[in-house]
This record gives sequence, C-alpha cells and structure tokens, in this order.
Amino acid sequence: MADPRKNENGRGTAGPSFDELVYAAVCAVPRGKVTTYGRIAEVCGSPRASRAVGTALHRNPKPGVIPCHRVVNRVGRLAPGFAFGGQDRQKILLEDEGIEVVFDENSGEWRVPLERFLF
DNA sequence: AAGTTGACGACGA
DNA sequence: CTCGTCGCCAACT
Repeated sequence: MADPRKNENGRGTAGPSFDELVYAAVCAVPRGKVTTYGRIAEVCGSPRASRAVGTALHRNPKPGVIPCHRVVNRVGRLAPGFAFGGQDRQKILLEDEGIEVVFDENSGEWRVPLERFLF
C-alpha cells in the first residue's frame, strides 16, 4: 500500500483527511494555550490551507472532543458564531483555562493576546 | 456530478 | 494604509 491516505479513520474509507490532522493538531494544544488556523494548516502539511482548517472545525466532526474554543484566527479573534454557544460561552471557556480575553475597541471584538497564549 | 461557499492567510496593486 | 485576488480542502446546494 503506497497510499498514505489508506488508514483507518473510523469510517472504513479514505484515510487521514485534513480534518483528521486538524483534529489532532487542536487536541495537541495544551490547556491554557491557543492556536491559530494557519498554525494548524502548517502542521498538517499545507501552510496555505487555513481555510480548510476553519471549514473542518466549523463542521466539528467530534463535538465535545475538539476544543474549538482554543483555536483562534491570526488576530486572536474567534469565529463569528461559535458552535459552542456564542462568544460569551467562548470567553468563559478560555478564561477558565487561564487565558486572558481582552476587548479590543479597535475591532469591537474580544481577542486573545497571541503573544502570550499562542502555543 | 459540478459549482459555490466558508470558523483564514498571505501577497500584490 | 486599504482593497482585491489566489490558494487550500471539505461540505453544501
């Protein structure tokens, strides 16, 4: 088998697609730290596939297993909808892990200082 | 089956 | 500095 995509993923077909790698990368982030989409894409082998990362996480193939709240974009901002219950829920989750969430009036959104909490 | 959209990011003009 | 385009991969229509 020279096909690296041929591996068990729980569905019997197709191997570790991008979603699988993304899922593993997010899970690899230690508690109290955050990561960015671009960083995950970089780890998964395609540094430009930041979009695919966001798409994969938006679908959230493993709800409750993937700490999506720990994934932010390059500016430190989270998703505009958040599948976990909203930014309020997200802010609680992050602060509960020791991550500081600050409100940036410039953007009008809550952001995480990546310089301090970026894994 | 094909085309479009989307939790993004980097580069060019 | 801001705006527009390209690239990436999977899911949705």
